[in-house]
Amino acid sequence: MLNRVILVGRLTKDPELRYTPSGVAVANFTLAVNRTFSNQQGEREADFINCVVWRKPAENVANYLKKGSLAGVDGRIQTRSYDNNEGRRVFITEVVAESVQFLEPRGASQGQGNAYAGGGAPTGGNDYSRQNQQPDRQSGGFNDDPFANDGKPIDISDDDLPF
Amino acid sequence: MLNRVILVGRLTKDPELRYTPSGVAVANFTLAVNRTFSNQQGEREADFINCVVWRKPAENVANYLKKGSLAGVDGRIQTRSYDNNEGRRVFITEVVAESVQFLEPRGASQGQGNAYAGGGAPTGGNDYSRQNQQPDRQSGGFNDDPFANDGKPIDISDDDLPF
Amino acid sequence: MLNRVILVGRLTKDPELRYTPSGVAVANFTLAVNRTFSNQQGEREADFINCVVWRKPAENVANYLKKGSLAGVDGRIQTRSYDNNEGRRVFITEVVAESVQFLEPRGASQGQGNAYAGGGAPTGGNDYSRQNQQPDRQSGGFNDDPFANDGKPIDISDDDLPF
Amino acid sequence: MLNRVILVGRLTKDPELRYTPSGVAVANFTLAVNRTFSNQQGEREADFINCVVWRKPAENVANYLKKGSLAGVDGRIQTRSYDNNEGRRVFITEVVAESVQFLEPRGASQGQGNAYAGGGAPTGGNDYSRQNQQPDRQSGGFNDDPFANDGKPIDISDDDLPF
DNA sequence: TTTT
DNA sequence: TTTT
Repeated sequence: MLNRVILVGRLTKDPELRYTPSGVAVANFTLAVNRTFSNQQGEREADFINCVVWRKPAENVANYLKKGSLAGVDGRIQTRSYDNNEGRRVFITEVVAESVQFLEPRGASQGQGNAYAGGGAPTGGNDYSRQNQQPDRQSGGFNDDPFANDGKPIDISDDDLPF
Repeated sequence: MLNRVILVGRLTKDPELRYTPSGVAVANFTLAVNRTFSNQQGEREADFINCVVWRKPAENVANYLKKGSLAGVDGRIQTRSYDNNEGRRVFITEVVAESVQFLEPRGASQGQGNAYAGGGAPTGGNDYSRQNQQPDRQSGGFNDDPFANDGKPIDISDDDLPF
Repeated sequence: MLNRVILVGRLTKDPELRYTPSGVAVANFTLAVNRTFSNQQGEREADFINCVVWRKPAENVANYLKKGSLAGVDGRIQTRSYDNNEGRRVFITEVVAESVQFLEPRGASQGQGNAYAGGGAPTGGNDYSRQNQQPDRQSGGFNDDPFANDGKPIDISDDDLPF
Repeated sequence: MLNRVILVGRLTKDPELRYTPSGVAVANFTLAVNRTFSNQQGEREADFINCVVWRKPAENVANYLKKGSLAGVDGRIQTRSYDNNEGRRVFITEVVAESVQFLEPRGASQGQGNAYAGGGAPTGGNDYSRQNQQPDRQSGGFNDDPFANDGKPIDISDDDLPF
């Protein structure tokens, strides 16, 4: 059973980094991928694709990507469901990134490299001087959004980990 | 901006074939793609991925695939939203299949071939004797499901067509 | 830097399984992937794509696939070069399979499952009764072919291993 | 039969643009795709992958990409063979790009956009002011290389066109 | 024959 | 050197 997704697009917002109760890092972000064709009004639309990444690359994503960053994702489609606070079953389709590539060019602030789901920080002698950290990322407030983050460890059991 | 998805899995149900008011064929189906790893309970889960295919290959899909068929999809992820009957905005993430490959083996009932979004029936001398048509496919009844089909032409304007 | 290949096709011959001097399994096979379009003579041609797979999945490939088997490959393109016995530099472009999927259907002899480059035998309760082993696979004789196998451990240093 | 390749890498040289006798544009280029893992010497190697693109996107590639440009390719693997001038059969494995994406960032000289094999120039209001044309690209001289270009229309029959 |  |  093959399940492979490759995306190149731009982050719609800063990534959200959270930790499971047992301390595993998870980052969520959305990629805007411009379509290569125009609709009947002659406009180029975009797809907004939710992505998740786990562990070390989650932290790299949080450190090196921000709103507007160009990034590549190699991963797979995951579907899951949960019951929302109205007792309604919500179905989610998202991309689990196995690796994330930083495509901001040489001159840009981000540096360039790879976040690999297999673990380990980006290699290759790049100087990731962490100038892009977003220290303050809680979204706060009441929220129906399954991607929302209230600053506390999220209620994801390690059973949800895909490995 | 790259956006590419490749899937191999099995149809969870017979595909649903419909036509836009202007006569363009659309088929919807869901692929169950078994994961290649086990969860913490040692079970192999699956992802259930909604797919859409347009025009001639939609008709091929309806004719040659059915519940349980093994199929390959080459396409892209599409996101869209609509307001449901409670006035709530619903976000959809699905795969638009550009080509669908029929992977049922030689001995199986389906035949084997390719449905290409570019148009044209499967080629290659296969004898598609259409023994697998599902003539009666309306799901009927009240339904919140955006993929549901009441037998009438669906309310998709040609503006929704991605070409 | 993204590098991803997905193929579904049929083995042109039985796979060749060999071992490095330090005992790491490697299998080579060629996939015939029929094109989905016809040439100007109206014929459907095929691409013949050389694939390599390492370690446990190499052994799975050798055990469960044979000439004509339908298989899926998820991997990456690798290029390398070597000097042949005439002192000429030869450039090779091949696919390193990270996972190989066995697509022979339920009724077929092979069973069905996944060979994962990450290691581990196919899971999922399939009964791989190994009726398809090819115990005797040496190709023998003088040979210019880098994929040839004379039955002895091949002269691949572990330095060639991509991990 | 699935055959899909996605690459992101840098051009090793300026692309070579040629025309078939009947006037169809073809561009050849090589992408250096850095590997995401290190070898046993701790070095990051690269794969050098030959790509071909036809018609209008071939001209876009020639106009907007040059040595060092970051580009994405979505295409398929093609194998072919020809007899070289020593009467020896040479086998080629290369990537036929169906679309090429220009990933040089906003600030860079290239502009950004998409070259689509389906035809048509990059859309989206980008100002491609063509400041990057390479007017003088013949490689000249005697050459065994099937990618070489002597400035004359190349001897590719339209029969080689994959459509 | 290789790119940053 | 090619598979169904």
